[in-house]
Amino acid sequence: MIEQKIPKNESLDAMVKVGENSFLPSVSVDCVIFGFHEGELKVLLIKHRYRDMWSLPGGFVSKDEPCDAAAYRVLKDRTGLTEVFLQQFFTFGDTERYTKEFHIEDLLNDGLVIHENHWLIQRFVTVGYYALVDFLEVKQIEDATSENYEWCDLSNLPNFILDHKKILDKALASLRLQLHYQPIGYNLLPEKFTMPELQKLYETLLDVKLDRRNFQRKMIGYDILEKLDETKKGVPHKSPNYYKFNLEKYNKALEQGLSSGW
Amino acid sequence: MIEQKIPKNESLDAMVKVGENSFLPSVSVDCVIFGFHEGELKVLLIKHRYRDMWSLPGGFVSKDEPCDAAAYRVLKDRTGLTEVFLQQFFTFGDTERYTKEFHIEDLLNDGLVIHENHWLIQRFVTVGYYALVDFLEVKQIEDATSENYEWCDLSNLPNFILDHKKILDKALASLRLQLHYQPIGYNLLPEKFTMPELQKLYETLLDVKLDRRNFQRKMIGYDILEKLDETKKGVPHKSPNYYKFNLEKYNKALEQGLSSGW
DNA sequence: TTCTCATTGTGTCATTGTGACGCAATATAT
DNA sequence: ATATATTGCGTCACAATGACACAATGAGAA
Repeated sequence: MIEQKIPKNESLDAMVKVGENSFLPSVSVDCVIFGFHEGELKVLLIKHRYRDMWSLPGGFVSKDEPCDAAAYRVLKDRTGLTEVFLQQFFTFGDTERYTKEFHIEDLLNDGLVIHENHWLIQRFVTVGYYALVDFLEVKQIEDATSENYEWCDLSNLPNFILDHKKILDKALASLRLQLHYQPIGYNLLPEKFTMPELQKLYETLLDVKLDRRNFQRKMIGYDILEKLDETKKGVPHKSPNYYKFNLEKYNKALEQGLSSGW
Repeated sequence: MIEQKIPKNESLDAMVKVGENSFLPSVSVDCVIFGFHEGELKVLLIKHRYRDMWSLPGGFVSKDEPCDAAAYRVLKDRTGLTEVFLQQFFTFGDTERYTKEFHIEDLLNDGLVIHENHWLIQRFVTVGYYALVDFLEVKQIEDATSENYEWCDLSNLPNFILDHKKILDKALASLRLQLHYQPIGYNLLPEKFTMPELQKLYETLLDVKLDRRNFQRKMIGYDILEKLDETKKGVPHKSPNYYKFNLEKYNKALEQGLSSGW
C-alpha cells in the first residue's frame, strides 16, 4: 500500500505509516486558538511547509480518545497550556472542504509516495474547537515537525489552506455569540485584574467600543466579580481597583447563562 | 470478513455488505426531529427491533455526501418533508458513547455474523441535528426495514439506546437557546397564523407560560410579522387576527439575530 | 511643594424594555 | 338578547440601558 522514499521527516513518516491503525478514520479536530494580551487579539496559525499558506492547528483523533481530548492534546502540544477555555463550536462536514490532489502533492514533496486510497488523503470531517489563552503564557515549542507557528493579527490574516478561513470566521462568530450569555475572562486575565482590563477584553473580542461606566455597572450586575481592597500601583493617573472572579458564581453562570430572557 | 446467515432483512443485509465502500467510516448523523401541533411538542423516535429501547433517527454519511445532506436525507426518509428548519447543534465524540457488544448481539439476532473489525461496529462520532416540523404534515412511511416510528411526548420519554437521551437533551437545550436570538415558526406554522398560535409554539418549546399581551408586543417589536386584514373564523369567542411572516425580514433576522446586545 | 491632567469611581437623567394587569370589543353558544 | 371566553389595545411601575457630569486619585511637570 505504502511506498516509502527517503522521508525528510521521521515523525511525519511514522504517522503516515501507523496512522491507519491508531487514528479514527475520517475524523479530525481543528483548534482556533485566540490569544489575548494587552488589548491585542491574535490567532495561532501554522505555516505550511511548502506553500505560502497557513492552517489552524489540528490533529487526528486516536481510536480510544474522545474528540474533546484530542482537541486538548492539540492545544497542549501547541501552547503548553492545559487549563484553558476550550469549546466545541461547529463541525465541518462538506465534501468540497477537501481536495485530494493538494495533499498528494505535499506528501510527494515530503518524499512520501502514498496510494490514493491511503487513509491520510481521504475526506475528513473536522470538529472545530476554539480556545482563549493569554498568549504571553504560551511557550513557543518547536515541535518535532519543526512547523512554524505564528500569532497572526485578526485584521491582517494570511492565506489559508482548505476551508480554514471559514472555520476561523465561524469560530469568531460563535465566540461573540457566547459572550452575550456566558462569562468570559477566567484563564485569560491574571488572577487579579482591573475593570479597564476586563473591558478591553470585551472590546477586543467584540471589536466595539464600550462605555466605561455602563460596562462596569453591567459587569457588577452579573454578580461574578469580587472587588478587592487593593489598587493597581505604578500606573499613571488614578489607580484602578483590582477585581477577581468568584469562581463559584463564575462556574454557575457558565452553566446557567447570564441572560435574563423568558 | 463477513459471514452471512439467512438475513431476515434484505436492506439491512445490503447495507452491511456495501456500507464499507459507500459510507464514510466513523461518522454518522443523528436527527432530533421535534414535532409541533396544537400545542403539543413531540419527538420522532424509532423503536429498537429487539430491545425495549428507542433511538433517534440517524444514518451514515456517504463518501461523496456532505454531512448536512445526510441529515436532510434522514429527515426526508423518515418524514417525507424537505423544506424544514434543520440545524446542526453539537457533535458527540466521546468514546463511551458506544458499546461494541451491543451491536454485535443485535446483528446476531438479525442473522448476521460479522467480524469484530467490521466497519459497522466500530466507534462512531455522530453529528447531531435538530429539526422542527409540523407533525401532522408528516407522512408515516413504513420504510424498508419496517422500523416502528412513534411521536413520543417529551414529558414521558422511553428508554434510549447508547447516548441518545443525552443527544436529545442537548438538542432541546440548544433549541431553547436559539429561540432567544433567532426567529422561529416558519415551516412550523401554516402560512397564515394567529398570535395565540405563535405564542403557543413558544410556550411549548420553552415549557413556560407567557403573558399574552407582552408576548404580542415583543413579537411585533421584532418586525418580522405582517398583520393581515383577515381574522380566523369558526372559532369560539373573538376571532383572532391572522399574521404571516415577512420572509425577507425573517431571513434577515435569521442571519443577524434578534437580540440587541452590544 | 503645587499644579496639571489623564484616568478612575460614582452618580444622574432620559429613554427604552419588561412584567403585571385593566377593560372594552368580539364572536360563539344558549 | 345574554352569558362567556377570548382577543386587541392600553396603562403603570420598575428594571435595564445609553449618554453624560463631576469629584477623586496619583504620577509627572513646574
